Amino acid sequence: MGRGKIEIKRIENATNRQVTYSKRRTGIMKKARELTVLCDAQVAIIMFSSTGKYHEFCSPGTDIKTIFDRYQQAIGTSLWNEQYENMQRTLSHLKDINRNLRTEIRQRMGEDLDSLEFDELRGLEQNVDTALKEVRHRKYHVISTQTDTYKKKVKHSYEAYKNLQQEQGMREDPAFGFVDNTGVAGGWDGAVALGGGGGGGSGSTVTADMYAFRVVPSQPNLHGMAYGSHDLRLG
Amino acid sequence: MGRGKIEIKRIENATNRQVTYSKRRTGIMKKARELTVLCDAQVAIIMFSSTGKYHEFCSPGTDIKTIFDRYQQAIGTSLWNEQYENMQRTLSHLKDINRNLRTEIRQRMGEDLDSLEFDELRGLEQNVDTALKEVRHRKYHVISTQTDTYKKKVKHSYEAYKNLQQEQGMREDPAFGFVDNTGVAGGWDGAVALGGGGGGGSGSTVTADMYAFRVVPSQPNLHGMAYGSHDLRLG
DNA sequence: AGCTATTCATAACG
DNA sequence: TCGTTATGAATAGCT
Repeated sequence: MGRGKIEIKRIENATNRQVTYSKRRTGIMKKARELTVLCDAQVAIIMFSSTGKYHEFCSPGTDIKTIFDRYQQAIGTSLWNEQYENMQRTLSHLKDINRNLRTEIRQRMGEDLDSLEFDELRGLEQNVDTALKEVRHRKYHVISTQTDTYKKKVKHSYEAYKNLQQEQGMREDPAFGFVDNTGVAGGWDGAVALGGGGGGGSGSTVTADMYAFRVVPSQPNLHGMAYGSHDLRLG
Repeated sequence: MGRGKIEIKRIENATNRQVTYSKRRTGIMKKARELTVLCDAQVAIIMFSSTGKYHEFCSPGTDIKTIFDRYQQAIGTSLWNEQYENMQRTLSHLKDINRNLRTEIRQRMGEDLDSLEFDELRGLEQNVDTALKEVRHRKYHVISTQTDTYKKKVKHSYEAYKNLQQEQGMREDPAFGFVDNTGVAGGWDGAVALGGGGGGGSGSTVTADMYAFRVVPSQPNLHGMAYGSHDLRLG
């Protein structure tokens, strides 16, 4: 259809090729549009010229993404499956692990124990028992460290006070804040000794309460772990 | 181009529409093929007829996926970015949660306690202490249930034996397997009573060992939780 | 599916 | 890039 028949083979003249590309591209787009209207069809076309320029056509009332999703559904397999399925697999794997971790935590909290075999139950008991010992050990270590620290602070303060007192020529100044109680002179060790070594379970938090740490966490509690009020549900 | 000009609007006659779709579809495909060859272009076409059938064309030497990847690169944004990024987000969120769950478990096992504030440590101690009580409670419940079961079995067996013995006219048959021990007559309850209520921590598994359950789990241990030998690393 | 009268697309050229 | 036009291609209506 032109001033002469042409052979269907690559047009070597670059300009000519580009011109033909433009004209024929327009023709195809027009045909596609007509097909869409005449036959109530959906068409998506993507074209790249030899110079790298791209053109697209898509039936009105839809878009490329929709048509390609439908296409992938039609051929039964996503073209980007490889990348996607890997992720899907990882995702459900993570979810599985997550569920199991939660179950384990619940069991370590003494819940959901019905599903455990007896030997698992016994193992859990021993494990938790050991853990409790570890936690207590750590707690007493912290207490002891803090105790030492405060002991030293108090000692230093007291000694500074004593020195000042001496420099003032034995003058007493009650407003200074330190009331000389006789127990102190005998040594601070007795007053700040460790609490009884017994269990911390129900009524033996005396030592801890003596210091009553209410430390505000330095970082916002990102992991949401507040022992005693667990809320582990996934959003 | 036919026996008469036609208006470009939906063909109402379904048969006609389908025929026209076929003819024009072929025409477009041919044009696309010619464009590919003549102009050294890359073309991808996807079409859906009003009846839902799909047809595709793709320049030889490439494929739909390649052309679409190139297209997405050309327009600068992946059409499936939203879903992909959503997945990425979910994934890293799950990983975070996972890491925190593992941390919590480790802390419940008495490890990694250094990062805890003192009040968290104390909360953990109380929590684990409570959990231990729950686990022990459950353990003793199981033991008690099993004990009852075995008690009844033994009792029934013994009574059956007694009955047989009587029917045999008081004849003793040692080969039968039951040796009449005097303790039994006095009641089985004493023999299978619960073990001491003490802690199960280190040396108090006597009661459990009496029954030595080595039950093979009815389901393969999907969640991989063997208390005491945790291997929670993610692959 | 074919056929063919007709309309359309476009190659070559200005 | 654009318009013109001779000519080959596509196809609407019919069988």
